[in-house]
Amino acid sequence: MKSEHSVPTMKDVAREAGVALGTVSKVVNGIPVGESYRLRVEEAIKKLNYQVNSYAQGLKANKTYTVALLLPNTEDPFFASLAYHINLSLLKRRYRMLLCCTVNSDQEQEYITMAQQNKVDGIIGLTYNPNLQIEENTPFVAIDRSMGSKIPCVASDNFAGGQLAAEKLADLGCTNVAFLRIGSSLDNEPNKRKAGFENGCLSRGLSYKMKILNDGEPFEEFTRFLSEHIHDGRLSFDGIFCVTDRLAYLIIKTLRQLNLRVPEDVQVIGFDGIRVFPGAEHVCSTIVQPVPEIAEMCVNLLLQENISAKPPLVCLPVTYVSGGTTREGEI
Amino acid sequence: MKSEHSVPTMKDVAREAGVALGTVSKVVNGIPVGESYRLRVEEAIKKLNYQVNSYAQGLKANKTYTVALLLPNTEDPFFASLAYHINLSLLKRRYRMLLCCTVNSDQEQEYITMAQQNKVDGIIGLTYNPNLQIEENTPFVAIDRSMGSKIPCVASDNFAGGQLAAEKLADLGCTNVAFLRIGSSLDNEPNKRKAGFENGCLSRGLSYKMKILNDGEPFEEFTRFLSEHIHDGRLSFDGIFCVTDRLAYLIIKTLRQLNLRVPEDVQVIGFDGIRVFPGAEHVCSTIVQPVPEIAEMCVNLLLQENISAKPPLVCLPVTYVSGGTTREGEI
DNA sequence: TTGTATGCGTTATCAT
DNA sequence: ATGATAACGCATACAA
Repeated sequence: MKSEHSVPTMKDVAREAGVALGTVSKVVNGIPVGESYRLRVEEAIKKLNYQVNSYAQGLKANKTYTVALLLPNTEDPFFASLAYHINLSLLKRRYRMLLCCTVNSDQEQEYITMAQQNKVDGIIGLTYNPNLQIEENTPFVAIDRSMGSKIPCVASDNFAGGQLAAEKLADLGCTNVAFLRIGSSLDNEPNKRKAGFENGCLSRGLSYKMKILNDGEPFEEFTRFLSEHIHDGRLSFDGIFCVTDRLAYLIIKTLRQLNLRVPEDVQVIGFDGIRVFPGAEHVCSTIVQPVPEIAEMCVNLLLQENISAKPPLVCLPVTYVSGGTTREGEI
Repeated sequence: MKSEHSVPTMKDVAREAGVALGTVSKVVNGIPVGESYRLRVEEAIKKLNYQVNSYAQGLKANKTYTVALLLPNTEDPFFASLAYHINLSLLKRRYRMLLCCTVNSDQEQEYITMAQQNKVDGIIGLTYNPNLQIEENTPFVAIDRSMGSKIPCVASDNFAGGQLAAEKLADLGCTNVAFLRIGSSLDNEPNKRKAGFENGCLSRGLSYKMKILNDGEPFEEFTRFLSEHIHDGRLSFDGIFCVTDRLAYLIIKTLRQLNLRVPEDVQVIGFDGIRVFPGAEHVCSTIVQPVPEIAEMCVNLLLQENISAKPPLVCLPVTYVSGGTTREGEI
């Protein structure tokens, strides 16, 4: 009755093979048993189409080979790419990934609780909620945001990226540039892009202006800012660094609406390295985040046993890629 | 010793509250117990910061509130959107989502096995491997591909979408159109776009040509096809329907390289409804797939108890949206 | 209404 | 080397 309708268990296999339960367990886990026993068990496994129940395994071993990934969503191309590469990195180590999209930041805490309930082996989180309670017993790796010295944070070298953007604009002949930023005013790693850019401008003698908007402020503020810097149809900036490709994308559209040509009149550099489709070119000239490396680093740090070797902050090198909104090779 | 370093269990809560194990279980599961007992248990739960172990729960109940989603990747914007909305739909029902990116189609089977091992409550799969073995005991819902009458398939109304594309092109003044397709030659739902388009062309008296490439054939074939249809700098098509937005995106670039203006010289319609960033406009005029509705339908069908009520194929209505590669309002 | 005991599928520690 | 048995954390049927 039972073994007909429910999935086969080790007990069923043992009965089928005429051996003891422990023997089956050993075969399944690759522990040496007598040749003839092994064959009989393997045959029974195949015959019954037996699969180990990893929940029972997890219950016993207190290890689940599952990691939770917390992200705001997967529709933003950067998050989507991150999710994909973290999935790959986990897969390489035979870990499963629980994806948790945090529609609002209340859910972040809820998900962390959920993840702990589910007894995941660890959590990788790109979160915005400033006061998350992370249990000591659940390994956590943060992306783009430092959450205390006990929790490693992995990010791009955002400062160097900002600096690189300034240097590239200088190399490309700009003299008068602008930095545009919108987004969370949280003290996270990406906010170092601004400081890096300023630093780069100073060291290369670029004069620069900044326009910083907080989350929720209307985009029109940027339009106004740009309009105010147009005199006789000419923009007083010849280069713009936008804090993300997304912003760059919107700014480029706005510039064109203002009858300014990109990159002829003004060159634009973004940050992230977004492509519309995998394999397509970038949406703009940009500072590319090393997503596969970030993913690999997160997984490595998370699964690393030696807790004392966990660094508080890891910054990975970024690269510059031309994407048609700068004038490479034209000078 | 034990209760110090490991996470608290029901037993710990029971001891702390001075009640029996069963009582704690009842409180946790909302089964009525005496008021004073409940309070004591709740207090102990809070004090110890107790969380139920859902693996143990699952082991007992044979239910895990976890669903696996099989997708090729999350970098493709359509897949990314699907993953996000399925995650939301599952979350509404308090289900967790295991994301499984199938880098190559061998892994699809591996993942299905893994999912079954992990005792997920069901699988939602957008797969390409033509001979997948789906266990009878694991509920499965397929996206975009029929996998037999026992497995429900959810898709957009691809036929209607193709038809709609033809009708729109006709409405927009086209008389001579082309259909371009590349991708899996598998017998899946999206391949009905072609038939729908032909049908639409016929009913609206459009003359049309087709260029169909199989997976792996070089994109240059399209370039050649288009070049061959240019005479005196003019393309002999005034409208093109591409089987996906991705293809449309590439084709539009090619057309511009061939000194053809889009949409002035030739109008282009894609399929899927991709945006570069959430909230941004579409990358081209397109037939939009109702991703949130597809997600919701998949989850509904998967978690529906009444197995006899599961339809073999559900097609959801698509809509047309202008995205700047057609000439709305110009005629 | 509350407590006790058993079993879920697996692993590991024992004797054999 | 193999087989019996306890234990993982929880739910529940049953006894009190």
